[in-house]
Amino acid sequence: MGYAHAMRDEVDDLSEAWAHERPDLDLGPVEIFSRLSRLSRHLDLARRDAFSTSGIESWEFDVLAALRRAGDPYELSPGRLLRETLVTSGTMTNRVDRLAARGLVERLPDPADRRGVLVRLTPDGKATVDSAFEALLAAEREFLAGLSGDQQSQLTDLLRRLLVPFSG
Amino acid sequence: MGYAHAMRDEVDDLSEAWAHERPDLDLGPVEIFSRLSRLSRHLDLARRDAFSTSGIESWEFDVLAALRRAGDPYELSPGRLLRETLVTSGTMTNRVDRLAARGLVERLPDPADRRGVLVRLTPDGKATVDSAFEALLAAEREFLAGLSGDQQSQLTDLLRRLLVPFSG
DNA sequence: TCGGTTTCTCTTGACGTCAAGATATCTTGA
DNA sequence: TCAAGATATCTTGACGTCAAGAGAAACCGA
Repeated sequence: MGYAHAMRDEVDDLSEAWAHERPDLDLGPVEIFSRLSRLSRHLDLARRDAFSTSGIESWEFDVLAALRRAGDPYELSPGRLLRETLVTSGTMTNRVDRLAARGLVERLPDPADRRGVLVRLTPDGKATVDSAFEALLAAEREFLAGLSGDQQSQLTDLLRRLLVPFSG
Repeated sequence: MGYAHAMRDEVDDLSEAWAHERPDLDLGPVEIFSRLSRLSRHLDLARRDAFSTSGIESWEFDVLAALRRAGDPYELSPGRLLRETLVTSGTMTNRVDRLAARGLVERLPDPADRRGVLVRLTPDGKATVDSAFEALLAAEREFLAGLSGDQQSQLTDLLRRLLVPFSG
């Protein structure tokens, strides 16, 4: 356990370079947020990899997963979907078009609102997203190999503290 | 101190929904990586805000900061810049074009390699990136308001452990 | 010294996203 | 009942990125 003192990553180099150029600044935030950004990028690549085995792309998973989480009958409005996935309406129209063309979702008229549409997971879409989610979890578990169970809990707690102000 | 038990964020909802639909899966990784992704998105927005005060965009800062960190005379090759910022060569050509048009960098022939070019920060570019970096640090410090100094150190250490496998 | 390979930068074409706007429908209050 | 505003979805045009490849120059082993 430990060896923290011996570990060095790319951000240590970056931070050291900044410290040399701007010794007047406190670089504490950089140590955290540069790592967070870079991890997020690496994570995106790992996700892409994991999903390619299941034959889908990351954006497809984002939409399918939102529908899957909604539970039976696995349907949400485009508006709800774009709020869940943080994209604009034009993007969501395009995504649903392509997912429908692949047979992973279908568009239904909303019986309660004639302006509205419901996007529903097909059986094929459900099988696809379930298999992709399992592949994702496996890939993410590898990502976490360097952390003990305790450390994983600590990290979860610390990240939640940062995220809470944005939730609500 | 504490109150961790009382905190709840958007990922707790997401995770709960998954747990309801897939009680057979261990969702530990989701608790960490969904938060990491979302924090990264919020961070991007905060960066954009911070930079808009200095009159630049995030992608401009990324390039200018790499040059600034290089130290006097603040010049790097396009190839080095694209490796630092993780974009493709076509993208870097476009970025340097636009930064040069704004007078923040200039292109010089590389005296040591006639294929090559050096991108150098202008005095204007240096002043711009310095002011933007200070604004960024201020914004990031606010982001960290919910964490004690000890917690910030813990988080830095845990993130470094995750990042080390990708460095080197 | 010469030929093949590597390295460096820029160009091109396709694609996904966004912002703004159009259209259709619903809701609300007078 | 009706008009005004809100809401839901789709359409359009512009833009930045990427992947692939072209062209020029450098490197290196024979």
